Amino acid sequence: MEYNFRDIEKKWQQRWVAMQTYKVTEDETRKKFYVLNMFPYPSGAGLHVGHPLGYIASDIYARYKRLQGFNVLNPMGYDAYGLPAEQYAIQTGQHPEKTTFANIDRYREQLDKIGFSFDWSREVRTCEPGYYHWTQWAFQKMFGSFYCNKCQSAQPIEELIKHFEKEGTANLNVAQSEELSFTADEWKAMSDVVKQQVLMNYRIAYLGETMVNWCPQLGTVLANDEVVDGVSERGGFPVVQKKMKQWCLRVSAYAQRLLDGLDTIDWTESLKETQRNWIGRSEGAEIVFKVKDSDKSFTIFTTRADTMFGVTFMVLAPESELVKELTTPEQQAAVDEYLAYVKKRTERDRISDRKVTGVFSGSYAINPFTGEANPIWISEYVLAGYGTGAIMAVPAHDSRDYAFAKHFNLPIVPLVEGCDVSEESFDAKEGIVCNSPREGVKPYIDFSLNGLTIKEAIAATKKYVRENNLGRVKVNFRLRDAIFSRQRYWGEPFPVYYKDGMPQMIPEACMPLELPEVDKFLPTETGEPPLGNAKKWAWDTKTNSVVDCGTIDHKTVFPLELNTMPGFAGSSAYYLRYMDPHNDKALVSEKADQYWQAVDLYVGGSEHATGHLIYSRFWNKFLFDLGISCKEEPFQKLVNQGMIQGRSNFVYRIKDTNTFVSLGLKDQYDVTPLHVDVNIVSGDILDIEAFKAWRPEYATAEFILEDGKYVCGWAVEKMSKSMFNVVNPDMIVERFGADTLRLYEMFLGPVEQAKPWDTNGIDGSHRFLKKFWNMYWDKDAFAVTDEAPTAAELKSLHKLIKKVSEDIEVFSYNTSIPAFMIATNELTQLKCRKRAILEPMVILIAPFAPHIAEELWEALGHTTTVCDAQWPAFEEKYLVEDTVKMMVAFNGKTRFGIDFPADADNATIEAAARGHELTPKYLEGKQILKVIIVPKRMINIVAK
RNA sequence: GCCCAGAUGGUGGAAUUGGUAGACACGAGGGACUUAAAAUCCCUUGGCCAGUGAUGGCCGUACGGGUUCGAUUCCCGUUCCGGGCACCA
Repeated sequence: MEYNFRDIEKKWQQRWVAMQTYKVTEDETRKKFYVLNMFPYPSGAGLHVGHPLGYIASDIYARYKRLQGFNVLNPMGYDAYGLPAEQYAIQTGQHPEKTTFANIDRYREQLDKIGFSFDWSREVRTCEPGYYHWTQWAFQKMFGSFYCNKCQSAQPIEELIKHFEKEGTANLNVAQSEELSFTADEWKAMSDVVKQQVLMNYRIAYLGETMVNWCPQLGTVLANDEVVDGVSERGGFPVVQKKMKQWCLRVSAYAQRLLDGLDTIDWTESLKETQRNWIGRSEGAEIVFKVKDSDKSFTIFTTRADTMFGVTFMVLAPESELVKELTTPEQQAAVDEYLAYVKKRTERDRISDRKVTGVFSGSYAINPFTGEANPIWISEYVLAGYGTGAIMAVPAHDSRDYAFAKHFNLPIVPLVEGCDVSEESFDAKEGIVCNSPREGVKPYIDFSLNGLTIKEAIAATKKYVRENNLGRVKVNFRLRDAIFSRQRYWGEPFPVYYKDGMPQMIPEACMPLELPEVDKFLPTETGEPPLGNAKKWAWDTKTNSVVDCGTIDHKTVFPLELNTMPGFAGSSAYYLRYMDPHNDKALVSEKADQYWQAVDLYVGGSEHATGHLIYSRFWNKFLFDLGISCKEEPFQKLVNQGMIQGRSNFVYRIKDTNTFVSLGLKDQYDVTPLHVDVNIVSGDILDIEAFKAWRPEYATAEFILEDGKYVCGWAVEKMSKSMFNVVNPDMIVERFGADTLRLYEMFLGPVEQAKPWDTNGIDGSHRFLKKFWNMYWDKDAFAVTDEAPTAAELKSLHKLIKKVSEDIEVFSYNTSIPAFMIATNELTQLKCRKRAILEPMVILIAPFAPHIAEELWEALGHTTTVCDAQWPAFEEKYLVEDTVKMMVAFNGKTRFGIDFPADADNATIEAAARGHELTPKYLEGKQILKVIIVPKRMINIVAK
C-alpha cells in the first residue's frame, strides 16, 4: 500500500476527537507533567509556518512524556483581547467579539490539521466572562492587599488598618508609593474619603497619579514594555509622558522576589539576564544634603558612596518637586525658560540627541563630608522617576557628570590614584582611593578613605553614613509599577464603580462584571474611553446590578469605571485556569492546583521576556501569597523557540521597462529589485508563467534569462504579507502531510534558534516517511514477520532508542530525526521486517509523526492507540562493541592502531599495548612511553 | 557604554565528558530505469597537492596565542554578527 498521508491523517484526527484520546483528568495514581505553550492571539492573518514551531516541539515532548507513563496536561486557548480586533472594529463597526471568534475558528481549523495532542476540553478564551471573572477577581484581591516588607508577602489591607489604628505609621515596613507619616489619633480623625486616599498609597492594585506613557494616536496609555525607543510597540506611534490618574499594580514590591526567583528556575541564561536587567537592582546609599543658608534639605541616591569627596555640583531632575523650592528669585526666569524647553521635548527627542543642557537653580548644597557648598543645577539628564530625582555629581568618575562639568565649566576632582581625567571620566570601580579628603585641606569630619580600594571605600562610607545619621543604605530597582488601565473597549472591564470620586469594588458575588455593548468603539467626544459610549454602564448598590447611565443619582446608582484592563491581565494566570477551567467557584480548586502544581515545560517566544513573563511571575507570586497557587514560580523550565523568518525572493526589473533580468546578469543593468511571491518560485527559479498571471502589470513582462532560467535573488526577512514570503502550513499539509510538516519544522535546526523557512528541503523529510512506511509494507502486503531479530538489527534499534530518548529530554529534535533516517536506512538494507524491531520503532516515531505511527500501530494488530503504548526501554548490552580501538600518539599526532577484544579489562589492554609491535610504517622502531586509557575504552599510547 | 549568547562546506546544521570534524538533509554534478516526464535507486561532493589506480600527503571549525599525547570542545586576547539594558547616578 502506498503511504497515503491524506487519508491517514484525516482518519486519525477524526478518531482522536471521537475517542477523546487527549482528554486528561487529575489522576492521583499517576505522576503529572504540565506542558504549556504561550497561547496565541488570534490575528486575522491566520497561522504561518512559524507559529506551529513551538507547538510542535512541545507536542513532541508531551507525547513522549505520555508514552513514558506520565499524566500529561497539554492545553491550548486564546489570548483573545487585543488591539487589532478593536482597530478593525473602529474601522468597520464590526463587534470585536465577532472578528475574534471568527479568527479563533480559523486558527482552530489550522491547528487541527497538524495533529496536536491538545486537550481542547480545557480551552480558555480570555474574553469570555467565565474566564475574565477570575481576572477581575484577582484585581479585587490586589486592591484589598498591601505588601509587607517584613514578612515579604501580600497581606489583607485590614491588617494595615489595624496597624494604623494602633500606632499610625510608626514601625511600618511596607511597600508604598510615598512615605507618609501620621499617628494613630490622626488616622482615627481622618474622614472616610481621606482614609481611602491614604490606603491607596499601600494597595497592591492602586489608583495612582503617575507619569504615564501616553500614545495619542492609539488614544491609550502603555506599559513600559509596550514602548520601544520612544514609540509604541504596536504601530510605532510617538509616545509622550503625561501625568494621569491610572490603575497601577505594585509590581515593584515584588522586585527582590522576582529577582531571587530567577535562581530557582530552569530558563536560559540570556532570558534570566534580560529579566535581571529589567528589574535593575542597584545597591547604594541615600545621603541627605542640607541647602546652604536655609533649613531645607534633600536626599540623593548614589551607588558610589566612595566618591563623596569628589562632588563638585548637584543636579535635580526638571520634574522634581525640589526645583520649585530651591530656585532663587534671581534664577527664576532662567529656570522657567529651561523648564519650558524640557517640556517641549518628547521621550524620543531625549533619546535621539544627547545634548548637554541645564540651568543653575541659584541654591547651594552643603556636602556633609567636606562642608563645601556645591551649586545645585537642574538638568534633563537626571530622571525624576529613579532614585530621589536628585543626584550628587562626581564628574571625575561618572561620564554623564563629566560631560556636564566640561560643558558648564565646573571643577573635576579625581579620587583614584593614577587616573587621568583630562579627556574622559574614570568610571571603573577599581583602584586605590586618594584625595578623600584632599591633602592640605583641613578635614571637615574625622573620616578618610585614602588608601582603600573602591570596594572598601564604598562599604566604609555606607557604614559612616548609617552611624552618623547622614542617610541610609538603600536598594533601588529600575522595575516600575505596571500601569493597569487602558482607554480601550476590547479588554476586561474593571469591577469598580466610583462613589465620591473614590473607587469601590463591586461585590464578589456579582462578578463577572460583563463588558457592556457600545454603538461606537471610538473614544467619546469628550475624550473619555469607549466605555463612555455605553448606555448601560452604572452600578446600582441597591440591586447590585448594572443599570442605565441616565439613572445616576449619587445615592444608590454610581458610574462604573470606563477604562479596561491591559493585554497582560488575561494572560497572567491562564496556566492556573487550565488546571480547572470550568470551575465557577474559584480560579482553580485547591485539589487541581495541588495535583498540577506548576508548568513543567513552557514554550514560547523570548519577546515576552519583559512583559508577560514578568507580569505572570508577579501575578503568581501574589496568588501564592494568598495561598491560591501552591508554587511560587509558575514556569519551572522555559524554552524559547526561535522565530522562523521568511525567505524572500526578488526579481530585478530594468528601470523604466517591463523587462526582468535574471540574478546573475543584473549587474549589467540599472535594476530595481522587487519582492516576488515565494509561492511561484521553486529553488530560486521563477515560474515565469505563474509570474505573468500573478499581477496584470506583469502579463506582458519580458525576461532576460540565464541558461534558459530566471534565477531570483533572495534575502532573509521577517515573514509578512508585504514581503510576499508567507508560507501557509495548510499548503504544506495539503502537499506533504502534517507528519512531514512536523518532522521538517523540527529538522530545520535547533528549536531555540531563529532560522529562515525554506520549503525546498521538505522533500527529504517526506521521502524519509515513505521509506519508513515501506519498512512495514511491501507493495500491497503488510510485511511484518515474527522472526527473531539479529544482533545488528537490535543494535540499530537500541542506538535509536538511546539517541531519541536523550534528544527529547534536551529538546534536540533536529538531531533525533537524522537518527531515525539512519536507522531506517540500516534496517532497510538489512531487509528487516521483524515485529520485534519495527513495533518499538512505531512508538519511537509517534511523538514526531503521530498519524503514520497510529496507522502502522493499527496495522500491527493493536486495538488501542499508540498514545497508550509504553516507550521502549534502552538496553546497553545491544550496543557493546566486540572490539575496542587503541590510539597511538607520537610526535604530537594521534593515529589509530589496533583492535582489542571488548571484554578485555584495562590492565590487560595496557599490558598488551606496551608489548604490541607497532605495525604501521610511520611507527616502526618507535618506543612506547606511556599508555593512557581514555573514554570509550580507547587506549592512548605515547610513543617516541 | 554595561551584560548575555553566538561564529563549523554552496545551504540548514551534526560531532557524548577533550578522542577519526563535516552526521543527516537540501542544493549541485554524474549515472541507472523510462518513449518521455514524474517517482525511485546508485555514485561523487571542505580546499589544495601527488599518483593510471588502490591510495597517500598538506591545510582546514572567525582570527592570534596557551594548556594537552590529542582542542570545534577548556583558558587568555582580538574581530564580526545577534539579543537585552541604557543619561538608572
